[in-house]
Amino acid sequence: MPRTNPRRRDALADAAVELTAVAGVGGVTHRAVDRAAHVPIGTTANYFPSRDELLSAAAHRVAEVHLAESMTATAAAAANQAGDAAGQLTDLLAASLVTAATTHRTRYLAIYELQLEAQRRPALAGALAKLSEIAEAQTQAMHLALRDAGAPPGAVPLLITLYGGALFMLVTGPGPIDAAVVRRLVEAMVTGARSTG
Amino acid sequence: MPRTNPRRRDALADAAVELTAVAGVGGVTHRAVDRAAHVPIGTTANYFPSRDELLSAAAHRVAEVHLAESMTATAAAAANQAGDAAGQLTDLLAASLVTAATTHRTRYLAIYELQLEAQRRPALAGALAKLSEIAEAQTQAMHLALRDAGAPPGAVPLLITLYGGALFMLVTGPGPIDAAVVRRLVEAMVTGARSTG
DNA sequence: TATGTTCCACAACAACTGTTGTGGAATAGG
DNA sequence: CCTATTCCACAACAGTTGTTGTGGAACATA
Repeated sequence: MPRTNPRRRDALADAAVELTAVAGVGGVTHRAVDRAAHVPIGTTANYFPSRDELLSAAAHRVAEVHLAESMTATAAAAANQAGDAAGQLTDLLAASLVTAATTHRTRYLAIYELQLEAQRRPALAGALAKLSEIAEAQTQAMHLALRDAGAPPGAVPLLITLYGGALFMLVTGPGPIDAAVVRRLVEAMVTGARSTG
Repeated sequence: MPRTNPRRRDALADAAVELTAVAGVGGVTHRAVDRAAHVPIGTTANYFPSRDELLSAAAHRVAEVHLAESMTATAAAAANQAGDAAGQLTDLLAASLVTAATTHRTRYLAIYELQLEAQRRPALAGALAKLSEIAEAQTQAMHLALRDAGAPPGAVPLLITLYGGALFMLVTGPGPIDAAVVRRLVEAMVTGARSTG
C-alpha cells in the first residue's frame, strides 16, 4: 500500500490545493501536481491512486489548514472582550471578511472550485463537510455576542449564510476589496440578523 | 467561415450550458456537446473552433436566456404596485430567491462554474460581464422601492451583493430549499440594507 | 551480513482532448 | 439543367489524461 510518508503527503496535498485555485479543478491532475510540487512524475499517483482520492485529499488539507489558522484567530479575538457586543461582532466580522477576501483569496477560490465539483462527487462532498462543521464551531463567540445584543435564536446560521455568500461575491467579483464597502456590508448583515424574529 | 445556422448555434450553446451544470466546466468539450445535443461529432467544433469560443458562447447564451426570462418576470412584478414599499420588495426578493434556487438551480450552477473559470479566461470574463449589467438594470424597481422606504443611496448595490451571495449559498448548499428560511434571510437583507448609512 | 518490508520512479495502456484540414452534400442563382 | 457557394460530417494529428503494473532502491530487523 502506498501513501505513507506524511510530510510528502501534506506537501502534495498543498500543491493540489494551490493548483485548484490557479488552474481550476480541471487542472488538478496527478502529473500536474507532480510538476507543481517538484517531485518525480508518478509520485502523486502513488500517494493518491485515483482522482477522487486526490481531490478529496485537497479538500481535507484545506480544511486542516483552515482549522489551524482559525483557532489562533479565535484566540486572538477572544482576548479583547469588553462592552458593546454587536459593535465588537461587526468589527470582528469586517476584519475577518477583508483578510479572507485578500490574504486567503486563493484558498477560498480553491474551496469554491471543490464545492462545485462536490456536486457530482460524493467523496468530495464528505471531505468538504468538515469545513462547514469548522465554520459552525467557530461561531461560539458569535453566539454569545448576538445573545448579549438581544438577537433571536436562529440569527447565527442566518449570519453565517450571509457572511459566506458575501465572501463568495467578494472573492469572485471583479474589483479590488474596498474596506469601507466591506464594513457597510457587515453592518447590514449584523443589523439584519439581529432584527430577525 | 463556419458558425452560420443561428438555430443550431443556440441549440449547441444550450447543450453546452446544461453540460456545464451537470459535468462542470471540465466536462464541456466539443465532442461532449455534440453527444449531448445529438448532433454528429465535429459539429460543435465547426461552430466554435476553439474552447474559448465554446465556453464564451455558453456564457453569452446563459445571459441571453436569463435576460429574456427576467424581462417577463419584471413586467409581472411591476403589475402590482401598492402600499408598503419595503414589504413588497421583501416579497419580491423572497419569491425570486426561491425560484432561482430551485427552478433555475442548474442554470446558476453553470453560471458559478463559468464565473470561476473566468478567473483565468479573460474572454469568458467579458462574456459574463453582461450578466452583471443585466442584474443591475434589473433593479430599477428595487431602486424605487428602497427610495420610497427611505433607504440611503448605496443600499441597492449592497442588497445585490447580499442577494447574489445568498443565492450561491442556497444553490451550492447541502439541504433542500426551505421557503421560511429564505424568507427570514431576505427580511434580514432588506432590513440591513435599509439601515445602512 | 542476510532478509523482509516499505517506498518510489518509471513504463505502458487505452481513452480522450483541442485543433486543423478536406471532401462531399445541400442549396441558391442563373 | 448547370454552376458556385455555403454548410457540415469525418479523419487525422500530436498531446495529455487516469490507472495499473513492475523493478529496484532504501530501510529496518534480526
